[in-house]
Amino acid sequence: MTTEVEIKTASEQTRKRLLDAAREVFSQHSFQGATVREICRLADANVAAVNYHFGSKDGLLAEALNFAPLAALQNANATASECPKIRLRLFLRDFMLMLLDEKNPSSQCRIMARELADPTPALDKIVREAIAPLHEFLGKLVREIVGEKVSEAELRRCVHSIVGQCLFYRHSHPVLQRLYPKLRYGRKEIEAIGEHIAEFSLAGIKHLDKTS
Amino acid sequence: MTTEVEIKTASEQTRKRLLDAAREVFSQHSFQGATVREICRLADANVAAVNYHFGSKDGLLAEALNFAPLAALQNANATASECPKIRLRLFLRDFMLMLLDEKNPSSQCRIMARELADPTPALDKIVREAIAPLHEFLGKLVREIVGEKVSEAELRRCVHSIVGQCLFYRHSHPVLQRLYPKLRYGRKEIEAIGEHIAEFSLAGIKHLDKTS
DNA sequence: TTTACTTTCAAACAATCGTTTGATACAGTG
DNA sequence: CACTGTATCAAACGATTGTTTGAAAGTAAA
Repeated sequence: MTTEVEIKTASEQTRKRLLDAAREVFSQHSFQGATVREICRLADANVAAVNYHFGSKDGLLAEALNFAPLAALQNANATASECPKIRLRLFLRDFMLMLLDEKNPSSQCRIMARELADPTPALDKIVREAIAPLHEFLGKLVREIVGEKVSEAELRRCVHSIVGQCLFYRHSHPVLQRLYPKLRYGRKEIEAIGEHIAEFSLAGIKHLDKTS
Repeated sequence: MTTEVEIKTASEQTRKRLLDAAREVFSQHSFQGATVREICRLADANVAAVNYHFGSKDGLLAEALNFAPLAALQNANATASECPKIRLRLFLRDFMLMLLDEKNPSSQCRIMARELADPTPALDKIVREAIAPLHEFLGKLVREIVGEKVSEAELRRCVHSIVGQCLFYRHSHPVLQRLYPKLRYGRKEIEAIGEHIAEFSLAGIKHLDKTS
């Protein structure tokens, strides 16, 4: 391993700066609201750099997406030796930290949450590579908890209930800040939210046994 | 009551056509994605009509918002004589019908759901006149179910869990359609979703008794 | 240094946006 | 009829958008 990886060419540095800036801007504005000029200003690059390196604004967004952290989270959780209930608890804590922690540079989830509401050409890639695996992962986890007797449709609705609760906090952040002006998301608050969603959902999942 | 109300002047008809078109377009595109020209084309009006009648694109959106149906839903529910659990069930059914039924012309909720993700100058009005009352309404309802022993913070998180589940289906509709291409929202499916959210949430709420 | 290639840059491009303008048609009143 | 204020219209405005251009600067091997 030489220093190739660390000392990048000027071109590679520009690419990286553009990607970082794109993640920042795309996570704060809608796709139509984010402008190439703002991204380039933030990246200290020329306006033409986006089209030179990524072909178009669409291409930049597509390359800015990085689902590795989310996949790593699922992978680590699936291979853990805990019982499914605890694994759900742990996953929801980590997932909410990823979604809400402002220190965490993973603005990926913020972009994804935004795409959920305002589809762009990148949504197909997002669904295929991130959301579908996430739903599948949660489906398996819930299935482990609930057993085989509940229908596939009910299982899906449980997954939707869990994901819906998680996304709400990221999605409705501007609203929650207006409802509760003092609101701040520190690590403790986020963990409390994750814990609440886990408890709330486990109760909802367990309830399926009695009704079906 | 004369025919004044029914036979409107040409100006009033134009206003109405613009408002209807605006609701249609704003519910399908983000504020930045929706164009005044498309709204006017749909309303069979001149491009200048928007600024003549409503001052600006912002003003048109503000006037296009109508929270009466949502308020009526809450009002009817609050004055019903059923027990709180059943009232929650009924409200969630009606709320989901309002959110998802494509026959229902109440695109208001779709606009609101969109504003949650992509704030515009109209968001303050929406939060003040629609979302805050909704959260307060649900807060009271959940409080009736759960009693006085749970903290205000826990109660809020329950409301968030409920609202999050509901909005997920409206919000993530483009994603769900990609995940399940056969997906269609008929009246029966919507009612099943509302029923699920009610059961899931009631179990989550009840669970608070045991942990606190 | 010369050569060949890559990357940056200021400037301009065509398209589209929300908004404004001034003329025109129309309504109701005297 | 003339007069007055309202409503509509085609056209244009200025600003901003994503993208392109062609020259200049930088880089690396011969």
